[in-house]
Amino acid sequence: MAKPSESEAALQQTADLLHSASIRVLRRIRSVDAATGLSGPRLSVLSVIVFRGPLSIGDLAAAEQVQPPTISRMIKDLAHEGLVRRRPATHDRRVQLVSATAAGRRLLNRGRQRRVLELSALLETLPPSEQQVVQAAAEILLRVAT
Amino acid sequence: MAKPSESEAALQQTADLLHSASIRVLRRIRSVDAATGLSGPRLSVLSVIVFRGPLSIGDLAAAEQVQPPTISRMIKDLAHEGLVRRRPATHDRRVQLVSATAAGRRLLNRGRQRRVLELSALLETLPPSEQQVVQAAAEILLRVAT
DNA sequence: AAACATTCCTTAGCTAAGCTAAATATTAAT
DNA sequence: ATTAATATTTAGCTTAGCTAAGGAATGTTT
Repeated sequence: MAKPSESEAALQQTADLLHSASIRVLRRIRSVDAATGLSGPRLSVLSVIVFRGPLSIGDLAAAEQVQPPTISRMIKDLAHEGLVRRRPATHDRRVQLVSATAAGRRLLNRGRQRRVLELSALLETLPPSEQQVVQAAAEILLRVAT
Repeated sequence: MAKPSESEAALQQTADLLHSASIRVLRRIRSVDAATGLSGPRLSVLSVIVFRGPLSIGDLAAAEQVQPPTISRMIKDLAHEGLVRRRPATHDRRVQLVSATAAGRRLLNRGRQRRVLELSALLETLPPSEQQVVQAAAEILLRVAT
C-alpha cells in the first residue's frame, strides 16, 4: 500500500468517520424497528415494495442485493401475512408483480414514523447550525451514493 | 399523531434524509466487505474485539445488540479459524476474555482499508467544501449517537 | 461453613435468511 | 417445431438470531 498524500489521508479519515457514523445511526434505529413486529430484512423489502410500486421478484432481489430465491420465500411469507400481494404480469406471465396491501402500507408507515421520531429526538439535542450541517451532508450523500 | 410544528417537520425531514443516506453508505460498503471472506456479523464482532481490546462474551453481546449464545457460537468459530483467542479472566473464572490474534488483526485491517478506500473514492468526486460538510456531520453524529 | 441465589457462559433445539443447484413454466429465437 | 433463454420456485445446505435449560464460579445469608 503506497503512502497516501496528505489530502488522501484527510479523505480516508472522513471516510472512516462516515463509516462509523452510519453504523451508529442505523444501530439506533434497529431497536425501534422491532416494534413493527417484522424482521429487518422483511421490513426492508416491504419498504421497497411500498415506495417503488409493483415490482418483480428479480427487481426486488437486485434492490436488496440478494438472490431471487431469498426474495421468493420472503414474499410468500409476507403475502401469507396479508402485507403484500402478488400476481403474474399481464405482458409476461413468468414474472410475478408484487405490490403492498393497505395493511402493508399502514404497517410500514407507522414503523417509518417511529424511526423518524427516534432520529428526530437525537437531532433535537443539536443546535440548529449542527442540524443544518447534518441535513446538508445527508443531501450530498444521497446525491452521490446510489 | 398530532400535527407537527414547522420546526418538527424540518427535523423529521432531516431524520428521514439521514436514515436513507446511512442505508446507502453501508450498502455501498457491504459489497467490498465480501472480499474479507467473513460474513457481516463476524466482521462486526471481530472489529469490536480488535478495537475495544479483550472483552467478555457478555460485553460483546451487548455491543452487538445480540444475545450471549449468538456471540458464544461465533467466538467458537472465529477461534477455530485462528482469528481470535479466548481465556478465562483471572479475577472471575466464569468470564471468558476474548482478544484478537495477529491474523485476526491483519484480516480486519485489510478489510477496513478496502472499505475506507471504497468510501474515499466516493468522497473524492465531491468538491472540498462538500467533503468538509460530510466530515463535520460525521463528527457531530459520532458525538451524539452512542 | 453450608445453603441458597445470582451471574456468566454454553448447549440444545428452533426459526429466519442467506446461498447454490436443479426443476418448472413461459417466452424468444432459429 | 425445436431449442435456447429467462423468471420464478423448490430443495437442501449454512449462518445467525432466539429461548430455555444446565453447569460452573462467585456472592450472600444465616
